[in-house]
Amino acid sequence: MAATARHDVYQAIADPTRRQILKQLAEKDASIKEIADTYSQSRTAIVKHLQVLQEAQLVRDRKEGRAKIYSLQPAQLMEVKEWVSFFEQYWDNKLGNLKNLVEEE
Amino acid sequence: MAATARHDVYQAIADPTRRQILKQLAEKDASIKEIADTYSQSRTAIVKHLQVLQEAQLVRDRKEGRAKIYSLQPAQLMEVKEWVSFFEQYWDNKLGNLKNLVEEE
DNA sequence: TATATATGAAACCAAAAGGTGTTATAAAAG
DNA sequence: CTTTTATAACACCTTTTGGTTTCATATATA
Repeated sequence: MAATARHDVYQAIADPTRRQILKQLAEKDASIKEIADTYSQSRTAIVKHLQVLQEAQLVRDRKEGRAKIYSLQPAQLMEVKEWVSFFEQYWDNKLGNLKNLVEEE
Repeated sequence: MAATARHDVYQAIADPTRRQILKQLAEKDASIKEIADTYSQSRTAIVKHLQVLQEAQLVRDRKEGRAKIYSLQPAQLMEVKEWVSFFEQYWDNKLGNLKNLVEEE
C-alpha cells in the first residue's frame, strides 16, 4: 500500500474495501471523514486506500475549506472492461458448445 | 502468493504475469514447462502464479503422462465484467455531458 | 537399465500490502 | 482567543507477494 509505488487499475480494484469506496463515490462525492466513517478501519487506512485509487486515476480530490472531497473518475475502468471483453469469446464459445450438445440429444 | 490463502478473481488478475498467462492459455492449453519457457521468471514462480489462478478458478489442470496441462476456464471473469458494468453509467454520463456541452457551443 | 525430462516440494528472502497509533497543523466555530 | 474538527505526516508492525535456489520424485526415452 506504499504511496511511492505505482498502482495500476487492476491492483487498485483487487482490494474489496477499495471496490466498496468506488461504489460509495459513485453515489455521491465524499470527504475523507465521511468515507472513513463508513468502515471499521482507521481513517489512516482509508487514506492509504484513497491514495492507491488516486494513483490508478480512479478518483480525484478537491479541497473545500478544511475538507478534502473525493469524487469518482471511472474512465480507467474501461481498460479493465476491454481486457475482460477479450475473453468473452471463450466463455461464449463454451456456452455455444454446450447449447449444441444439448440440441443434439 | 501463498497457496493457503484464498485468492479471488480480482486478486488473480492484479498481476501482469498472471494476466499474460491467461491470454496464453486462451490461445492454447499448455504445460507448466511451456508456460514457464515464455517468461524470464523461474518455473517455480510460474507454478505459484498458476496456483493463484486455480484458486480463483480461472484455470484448471489435467495430467498427461509426466506433464501437467493447464487450460483456461474464463467463467469467473464474468464477475469482473459485471462489477465494471455498474460503473459504465457514470462514464457514459460523463461522455453525455461532454457531448451536450459541445453541442451547446 | 541408465539418462534425460517434467513436475513437486521445501526453505528461504526482500519488499510491498494492509493495517495500527501518535503527533502536528490548518481551518472553522464558539 | 480557545476549542473543535478534518486532514497530514510519521513511525511502526505483521502478513502476504513475488521471487529465488536446492533437492526429490515420477515418467519417458535411448
